[in-house]
Amino acid sequence: MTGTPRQRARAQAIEDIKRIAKEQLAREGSAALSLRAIARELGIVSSAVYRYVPSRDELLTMLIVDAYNSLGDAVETAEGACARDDLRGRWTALGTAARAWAVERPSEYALIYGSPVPGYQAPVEQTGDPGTRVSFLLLALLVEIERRQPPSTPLPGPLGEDFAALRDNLGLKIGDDLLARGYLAFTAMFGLISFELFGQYRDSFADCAAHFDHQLGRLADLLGI
Amino acid sequence: MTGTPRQRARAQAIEDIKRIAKEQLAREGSAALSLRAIARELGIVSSAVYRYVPSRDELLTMLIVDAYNSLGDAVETAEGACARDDLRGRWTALGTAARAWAVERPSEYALIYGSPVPGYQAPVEQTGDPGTRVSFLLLALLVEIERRQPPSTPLPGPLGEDFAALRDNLGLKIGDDLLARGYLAFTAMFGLISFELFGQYRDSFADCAAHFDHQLGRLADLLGI
DNA sequence: AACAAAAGAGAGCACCGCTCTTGACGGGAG
DNA sequence: CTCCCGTCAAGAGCGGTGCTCTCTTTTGTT
Repeated sequence: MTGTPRQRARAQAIEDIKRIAKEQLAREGSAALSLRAIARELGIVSSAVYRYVPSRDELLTMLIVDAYNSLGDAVETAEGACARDDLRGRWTALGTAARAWAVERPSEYALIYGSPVPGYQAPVEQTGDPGTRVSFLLLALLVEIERRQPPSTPLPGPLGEDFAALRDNLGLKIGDDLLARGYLAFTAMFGLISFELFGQYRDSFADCAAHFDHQLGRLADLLGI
Repeated sequence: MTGTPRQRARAQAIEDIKRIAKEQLAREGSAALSLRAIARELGIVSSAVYRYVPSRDELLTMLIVDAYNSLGDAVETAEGACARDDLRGRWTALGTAARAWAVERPSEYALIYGSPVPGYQAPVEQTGDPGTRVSFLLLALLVEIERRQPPSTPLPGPLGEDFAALRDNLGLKIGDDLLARGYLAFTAMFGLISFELFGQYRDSFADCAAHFDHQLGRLADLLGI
């Protein structure tokens, strides 16, 4: 579409590589991600792949950024479709969309919310922005909650200082207590998803979606919405 | 101590291999765990390691079982030191011990509560028993809570059936509502630990232990203790 | 002391990430 | 229209991996 034929071909090649990489990821897992295997499947010699991807780690970073953006898209779309004043609906939509996305692509979910790929930390300067989209959505929700709830009393001690620093860092008006509840709800939500996907209790529930929805309701209660 | 010298030497060799493997795990991560590197560090040729360890995957399974048992020991000890009727204290001790264990050995924690090591699922028949020690502790706690709280009303619909089946499976008298709250608390607890260790918000809190303790209190409230 | 089991050594296979050099191709400049 | 240079693919090769096989040495036991 855009750029010279050369640039388009190049972009297409990179897309192909990432597509095959994701298939391989889903089949074999992130440690088995192999540039040589990608090259084979692409009908190309392995060294040629390095024309498009600097290294295996860089490819993983690309996939992580893609995953963050894909999750961000899914969650933002679902949350954005809710009435702005339906706070509980927004929370539920956010969680349901995140779980649905994760269930659909467990390998990509593992890439971003599993334990880090060993020996490699995704550079923050690369993942930074896409990596915060979901949490920003929650923070916006918390701001709205704060406006409708009686102001919470600040927490005393070093924990209060931590929350104050966090609030300054974010530049958002969210009380200590609500911020703590939001963090817990957020963490619990991704904990629930991770346990469903990776935990030892995988087959405990016939209807995982219903269970997740149920727990999402409990967390909404915790948030007071 | 026990057995013939041969058996003792053999057990010692296996211990050495596992010790070095854990060090390597802590330094490089699970994907970089290399039998050849272990052999080098042990001053032994790589093929000799296979006298003691069937394969790299089997070694990983051993480490997973060890990690489960180590965590189980730590948590059982801490929880066992509490007065039996101090339910909140038992919950707090359980969580605090689990977090402390995880913070001390993040790589081993990642082994059991991170996303599964790619391309390999630890066989349940091996990990089965040690893998359930912490959850059994929580279940025992839930049974005690159930005895002191008014019986909870069963949940309707398919979710109720799931909980009923779960209750039958466990053979424990725990009401639907409490079981759901227990699952959420358990999941949230490990979610908190995972986020502290692997999450994007690693440096958000100066005093992570205080924050964790605070959230543990919220979860105790959720459990009604 | 003799023997057999256990342990170690070494070579080798197939795979991996990554680098370097060598040709082939093709679009833009003269 | 030709030539040139950037892009691409290919191939060889380095050091690493898990794992297997065979052969030799060690060592506990009888």
